[in-house]
Amino acid sequence: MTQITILLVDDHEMVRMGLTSFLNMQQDIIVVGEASTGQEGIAQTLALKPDVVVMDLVMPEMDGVEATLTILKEWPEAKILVLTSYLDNEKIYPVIQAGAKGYMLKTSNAPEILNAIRKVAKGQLAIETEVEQKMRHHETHPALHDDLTLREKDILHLLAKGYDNQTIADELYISLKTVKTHVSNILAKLQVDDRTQAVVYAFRHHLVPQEDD
Amino acid sequence: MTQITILLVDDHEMVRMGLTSFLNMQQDIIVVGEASTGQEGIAQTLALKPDVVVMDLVMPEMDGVEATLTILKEWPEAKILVLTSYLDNEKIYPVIQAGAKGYMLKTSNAPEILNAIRKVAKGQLAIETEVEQKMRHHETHPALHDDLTLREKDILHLLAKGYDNQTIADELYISLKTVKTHVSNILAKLQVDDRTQAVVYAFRHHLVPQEDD
DNA sequence: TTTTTTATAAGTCTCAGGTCGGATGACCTT
DNA sequence: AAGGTCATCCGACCTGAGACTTATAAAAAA
Repeated sequence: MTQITILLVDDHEMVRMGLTSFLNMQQDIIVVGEASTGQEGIAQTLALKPDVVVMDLVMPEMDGVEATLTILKEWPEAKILVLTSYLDNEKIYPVIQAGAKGYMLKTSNAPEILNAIRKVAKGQLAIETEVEQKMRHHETHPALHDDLTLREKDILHLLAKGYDNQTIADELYISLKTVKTHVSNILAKLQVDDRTQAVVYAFRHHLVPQEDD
Repeated sequence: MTQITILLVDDHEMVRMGLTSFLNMQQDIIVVGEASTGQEGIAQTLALKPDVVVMDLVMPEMDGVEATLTILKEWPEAKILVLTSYLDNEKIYPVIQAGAKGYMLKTSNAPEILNAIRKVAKGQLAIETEVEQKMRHHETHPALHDDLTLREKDILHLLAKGYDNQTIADELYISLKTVKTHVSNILAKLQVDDRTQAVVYAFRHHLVPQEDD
């Protein structure tokens, strides 16, 4: 019986080590590689061609979303199982639409994760119940920030850097008036009263990285 | 030879499962219990009296800092090894001062973590190099927010909820003028220009939870 | 082709946010 | 007793933020 070969991509050495120990205890699964960044993950995937890539999303340097997109462009047959602790539509949709075969949470228990790996290895989908619910809920109750335009998202990012309107105007080479218009539209769409609340909204919904960039 | 008994406290089932598999592979270590919240962690610690409690910090319901404080109050001999991904002085100092015996990062590698567990079990301290550096750096270069007064921290928390000055005044039963004074002092201490930047500062430095509370 | 959306811009108006200077009582520390 | 910090409060002041309205050109959708 051939084993399912796995590549782990996670920036926490401890998680990789723990998961490796656990997975290698299963007779039908073997971890053949580990990577700690998105870059490495891409390289290792293309080099090792594992049956399943278990991918974390939030990592320094290059995040899992981007890595997933790149891998699937280079090698469309890749079977990627996202394993993360984020239950945000902004994380879920991009990787699912990019073609990830599974999306599990780090709060899932052992049998669930094993089951997911085995399903993905067979080419089936494996989406955590909670994640599915979130997606279903999202169909009927889209998030407030969903209908922000691209430009508005740009400006929200700059708001979340603490920029004032004039600085934003200078940054984007547009007039102060235009910035004000955009900001007003953002506040209306997010149903908040001022830019500070908009920034809080952005942080809470992980629309912006809490680290510097 | 008696084994080192371990209690794991972490809200990620996956992390507990992985660590358990890994630790139980060591002949001198055995995981005798797991908990997924601070509450459970306290109860299990007092019930099992393990040699070492391996504790995550950021968890829903009750966080690891509070759990650590409670455990050490109830059972001062407890040997607690913090294992988290946060490298913030706001996380480090409270638990160290409370009497945690170790502080390791989830990015640490396997031998380091094993070594830390064994050291803590013997009653020694085990602080990750990076964490030590951060603490040393902090002695010479204290953070801007270190000299916020208690009241100013209160107000920063409310700022980070998106409250305007009047709402803060109502919340704290003080006058609008007083709030303005406090906010001005906060801005000066954090060296920022306005409340929005103060909120960004607070989020980036993990002074406030990104989740609702 | 017509309508809607998006990005751009301007004008006006009001108010919350923030600065500055000053003041008080409580509490610590020296 | 004296000096420092802290939390509280006041008034005057100025400016940036945001609401509301209107407008235009391009692009996308109907």
